[in-house]
Amino acid sequence: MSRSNRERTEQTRQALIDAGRCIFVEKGYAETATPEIVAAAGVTRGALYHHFEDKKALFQAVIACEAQAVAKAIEAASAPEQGTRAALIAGASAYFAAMAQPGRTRLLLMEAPAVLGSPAAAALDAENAEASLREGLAAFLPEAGALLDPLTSLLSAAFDRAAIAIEAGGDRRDYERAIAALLDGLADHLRR
Amino acid sequence: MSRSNRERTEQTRQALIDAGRCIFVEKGYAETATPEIVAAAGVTRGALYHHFEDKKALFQAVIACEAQAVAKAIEAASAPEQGTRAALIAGASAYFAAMAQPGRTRLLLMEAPAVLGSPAAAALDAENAEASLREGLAAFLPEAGALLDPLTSLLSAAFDRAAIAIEAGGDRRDYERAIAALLDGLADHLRR
DNA sequence: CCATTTTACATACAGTCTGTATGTTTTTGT
DNA sequence: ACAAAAACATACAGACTGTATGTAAAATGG
Repeated sequence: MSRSNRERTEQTRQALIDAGRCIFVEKGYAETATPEIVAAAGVTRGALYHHFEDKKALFQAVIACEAQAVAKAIEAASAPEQGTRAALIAGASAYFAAMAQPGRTRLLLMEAPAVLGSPAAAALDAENAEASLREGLAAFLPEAGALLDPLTSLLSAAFDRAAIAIEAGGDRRDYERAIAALLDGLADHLRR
Repeated sequence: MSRSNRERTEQTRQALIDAGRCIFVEKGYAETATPEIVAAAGVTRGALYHHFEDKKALFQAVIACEAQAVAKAIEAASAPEQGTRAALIAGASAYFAAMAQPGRTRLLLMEAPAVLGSPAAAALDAENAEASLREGLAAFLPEAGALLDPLTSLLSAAFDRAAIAIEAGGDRRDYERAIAALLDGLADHLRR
């Protein structure tokens, strides 16, 4: 049973990312040791340092995977398009559903900003969830003008906090109602 | 020149907290090594492990200091009290001013949630900034009802993101306007 | 299809870090 | 002044990180 180099690399990288994800979620970046990761992945540290520059690079790969998965889940859920408000509410719901994957809030919203820096983590997020939020807001609040960018940023943070609260046991509908109140309030307010 | 034990302990603890704060801000928790901290503090590792259980306990002390400083700054700024809306806006402004202290956003909003866990970091925040936000909101939005808690949480997250954006170079007034729009929108909306 | 190079790892190693155990000095209580 | 305790400093064991080096399998070229 011989594997091509492409296959070997792909499988090893994925095994390291999967194992890394698991242990990073469990113990956090700072307390995670590479020997434990490679043991879980069934390889040696040699393989890790062959495929990734260092521990942080592996973490970055894990985060990139997670962010991509969230983006894909949201994109897949944005089908109907009945109106600008409904689109925003549906997007929020899809975001919460995507972030309900165990460990995802810890990885994307707590560990990543600390390890990669807020700019880098925000950049990953911006390319994904935040971009579609901005589009939705622009359609829903054409009067926003210069406030669009700050509002996008602040609401994105509110979404993130809601996702954390929901994973911590908060009622999802409570937070969806609060988000709706913020959005509807903005619409009421900016229309005058 | 002999110091009392009380003085010795206080000075050493403070030196460790100050040096730790400096290096945690510079390199983040995971990349910070205790030898560097004690060198900056002018003591040995023995002193560190005499006063703190481990590296994380020192970090926790640093965070507690920062959170307390923020709480004190906000409390000191809430003097006038002209109205519920003005009080909220003034609170926001005071929060941004307090968080403008270099490194504070990184420590309180990025490192702490990762190292201490979101619950613990949120608890520290809840006792301080978030509690006064809830009070302000309750007075400003008496119609909020069951939405008060989720809204407090989401708006607190928005404040945090704004503080990060401001330290990253964003215009403070842009974010204050966006916050005001969110608050005024809520008031408009809930009043129907 | 064989020789050579390159890739994908595994092993070995040097330096550093963490936490602990133990030793020493200074303060405190009597 | 003496015993006890506190505040450190020093020494050490184990573990971890990143690198250097070695090896086997796959790609490459003639």
